Amino acid sequence: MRLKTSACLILGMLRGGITSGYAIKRTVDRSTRFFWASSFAQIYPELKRLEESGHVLRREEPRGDRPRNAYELTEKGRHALDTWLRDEHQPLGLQIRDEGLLRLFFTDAVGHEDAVRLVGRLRERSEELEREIREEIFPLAEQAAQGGMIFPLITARLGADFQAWSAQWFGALEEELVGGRERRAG
Amino acid sequence: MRLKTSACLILGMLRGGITSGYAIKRTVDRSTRFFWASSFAQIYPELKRLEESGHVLRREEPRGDRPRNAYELTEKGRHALDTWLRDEHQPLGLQIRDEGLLRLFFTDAVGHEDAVRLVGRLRERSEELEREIREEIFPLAEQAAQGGMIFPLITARLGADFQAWSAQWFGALEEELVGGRERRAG
DNA sequence: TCACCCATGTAAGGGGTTACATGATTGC
DNA sequence: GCAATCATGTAACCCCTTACATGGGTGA
Repeated sequence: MRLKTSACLILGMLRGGITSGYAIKRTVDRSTRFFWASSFAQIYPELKRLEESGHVLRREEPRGDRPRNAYELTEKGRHALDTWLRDEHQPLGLQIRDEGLLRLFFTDAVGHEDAVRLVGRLRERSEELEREIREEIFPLAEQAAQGGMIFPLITARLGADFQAWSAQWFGALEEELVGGRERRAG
Repeated sequence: MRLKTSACLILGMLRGGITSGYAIKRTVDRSTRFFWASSFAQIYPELKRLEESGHVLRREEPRGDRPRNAYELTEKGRHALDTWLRDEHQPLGLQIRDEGLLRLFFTDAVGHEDAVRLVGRLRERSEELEREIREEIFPLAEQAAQGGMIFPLITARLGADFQAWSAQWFGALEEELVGGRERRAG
């Protein structure tokens, strides 16, 4: 039975040397969250399940009086991760839900100015996302790259480049919409 | 109380002159599905809820012996759609879950050849998605554009352009990865 | 001492998917 | 006659999010 992707995320993080549920969450927020986010309410129960199924091993490693669970991959867990990473036939599942684009889709129903404003907001959203990726995601990825792990930085670059491209695309559309109006008016 | 986005999708489709649940599903599959998909199990119950809340009006319009519900917006429904489309402060919610990128993120853990193959598959996925958008989404959008509704075509173009951009990006990465290996080997 | 971070978890609910169930109509 | 399309719905389940609940450690 295949592990779900959110479980594979945890295995991958454990393989990278992150040991606690808390640290996994923090790392996800600083790395994969733009294409795969997670939450404590997912991570803690999933770690428990992965322990029961023998994919991870738990040790208690309290810090002072503060209890703490340190997890590591078992052979089975390493194998499951490897299988997931290598499998050539498993679909590369992609889901997008973009309320902004849905609004843009229906934007003929509102006035020209509302349309231009929406496109402006979409451009700003892309600019903001690019900034967030550069500020919040790049530092950790660059650190990893110095240790020879290059793919976190590659995915971060893809995210930032995409948002930059997207911002330009919306910017061009804005100009086109405004220009069209001016031509019609003038 | 705000309507959820999936309800607004239905209102928007009704406004566009699509009247039945079945036709909404078919239209979504040929228009918004790349950034907002839906299913019968969402649409039919939601139409019922929207009828109860007074956003839509249902008439029975059987086709021969085949029963059929035709819906239309009420004033309340039109107003709710308008509010959703215009609201300047409502966030333009964006959710992405991309298993392919997550695998790429962890790809340092597998061999160089596996990494190159994965990037190749990601490029192919983008090429395939671009083709799907051009073949399955453009026709309806172009038809709408001839009737003066330009934004369906604009969003379709954005989707296709993005996939083309993405395919190029992965193509460049592929070459870089292969080139790096060759330089190290030769 | 106070704020912020570390650390682990549960409960309730929302939103969505897949599969199932049924049957008429249309065009080849 | 058969396949594709039109047409409506339900049941079960999965996954995830938000909010709640608790408390220790660390540095200004």
